[in-house]
Amino acid sequence: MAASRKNTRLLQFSLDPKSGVPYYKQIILQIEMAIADSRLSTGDQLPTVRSLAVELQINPNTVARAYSELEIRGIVHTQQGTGTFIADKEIQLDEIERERILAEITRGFVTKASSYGFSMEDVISYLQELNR
Amino acid sequence: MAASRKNTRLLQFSLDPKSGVPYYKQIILQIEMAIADSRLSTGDQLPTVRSLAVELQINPNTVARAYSELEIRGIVHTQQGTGTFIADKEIQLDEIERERILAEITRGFVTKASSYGFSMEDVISYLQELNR
Amino acid sequence: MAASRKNTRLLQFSLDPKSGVPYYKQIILQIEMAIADSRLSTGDQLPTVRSLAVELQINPNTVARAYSELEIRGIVHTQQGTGTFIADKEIQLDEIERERILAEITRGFVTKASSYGFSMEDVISYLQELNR
Amino acid sequence: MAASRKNTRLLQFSLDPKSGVPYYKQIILQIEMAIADSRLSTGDQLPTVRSLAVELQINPNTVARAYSELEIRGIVHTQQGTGTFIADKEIQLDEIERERILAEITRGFVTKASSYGFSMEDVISYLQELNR
DNA sequence: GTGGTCTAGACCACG
DNA sequence: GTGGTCTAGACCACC
Repeated sequence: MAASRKNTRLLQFSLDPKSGVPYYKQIILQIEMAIADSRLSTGDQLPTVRSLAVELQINPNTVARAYSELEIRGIVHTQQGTGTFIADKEIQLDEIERERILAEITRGFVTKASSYGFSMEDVISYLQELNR
Repeated sequence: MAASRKNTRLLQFSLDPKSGVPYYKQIILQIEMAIADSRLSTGDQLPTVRSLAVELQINPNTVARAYSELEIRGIVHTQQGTGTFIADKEIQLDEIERERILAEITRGFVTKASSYGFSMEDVISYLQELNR
Repeated sequence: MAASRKNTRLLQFSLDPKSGVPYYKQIILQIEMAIADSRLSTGDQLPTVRSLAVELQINPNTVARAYSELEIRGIVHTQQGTGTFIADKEIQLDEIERERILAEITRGFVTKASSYGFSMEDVISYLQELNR
Repeated sequence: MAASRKNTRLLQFSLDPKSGVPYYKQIILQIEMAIADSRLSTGDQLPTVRSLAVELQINPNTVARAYSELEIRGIVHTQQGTGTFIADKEIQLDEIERERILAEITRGFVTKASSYGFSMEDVISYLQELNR
């Protein structure tokens, strides 16, 4: 069952030097995805800058840059001398507003997908596969 | 079947300034994808540099660079004073590449949706509703 | 007349090394204030990273960091090889929503001010003075 | 007159995690300001470390550090097992310092309001309306 | 020990 | 010439 497996997957970072995607963006992406699929939740602590730098064998500044961008975007919250934590999402929207926002971001996504030749069916199938 | 869908979907460009992918690469990729799934075929004319630049609100040099790189790779053919046309070179974007692109654009959508509190199920339901 | 003087004030950066406020934050602040009082508007180009670094006699990375934070926050838009520009504000809210937002940010401000012992009259006087 | 306002405004702490100012300094400053404008006077008891930590949802060590620094500066006096009390030291925050603080908290508010398209006039009108 | 700031300098990608 | 990325290393502030 997918549900029962959800929190059994550990947070595991990996960098691909050949991808052309900067390290700091790869880190951001992996954290965002972990939040999106509940491997990270509000209040969870991220690895320290230094420990993640050692683990990934990169410069601590590169990790710090990733964390800093996430902080600016309100996705994590860092407290000096303590660490970096997943921020509280303070989402208080009524249903109408929620639907309006969903419609808006979906429209952008569908347009973009179709520019690359993907149909509605393609994206729905893909999302369903992701969700398994 | 790809063949039966031919020309039923229009060529529509869209640029994402926030993706980090340079505009000229986004254009190249969208043209390649259009060729790969038969929305563009040998001999079809591309928009002129100037008109596409106006449409996308970018510098004509950027469009020119995209076309020029496509020409170097033998994918399009430019006729001075006439326009730019799809060459007869076969474009082979394998399934892995296609999926990589779909994954990338889907990621942004999913993380954005999740930042507003929408689950995977929410977005799938909404897309299915749109598609009815 | 205040109005006639508005756009006659030039953008002029200055850093105070003794303030304890990091250079990059001072730069961000000065740009934000310039936008808030219309010395900078949508589409205006900021000084280049290197030129501002020379002008302020600091490391270009420090300027880049300020610009990068502004970009993440959607306040400026940078295009590689071209420069950094004040972003379009795409504000499309109805009146009810606008008032709700104003109420919300004002409430936070008033609470904070009162924690420091400032009364409503104090902040109103101060704002009126700023606006002269 | 300051004297006539004494005790008519309550002591209310608030912390801004995004200000960049460490919590312990925000607490110190708010206490100093409260003494300076007579919301706190010689002999008044401060909240206990533990209760203030709970109220502000921060680590008790952070509150303790603020109180400890105030004690070193002779502004408060701690009696083991009893509590922390305002000492008889005069606090002199000159007008320039007061204005600096007001300027700082106002800045954040003004730039935030402006990012939503509100002008200085808008926010002043709104505050005046609130104050009626 | 934690994150924050800044510098110096190198190399790359974009227009 | 423009900004983007990354490194190495130093010093500081916070808890």
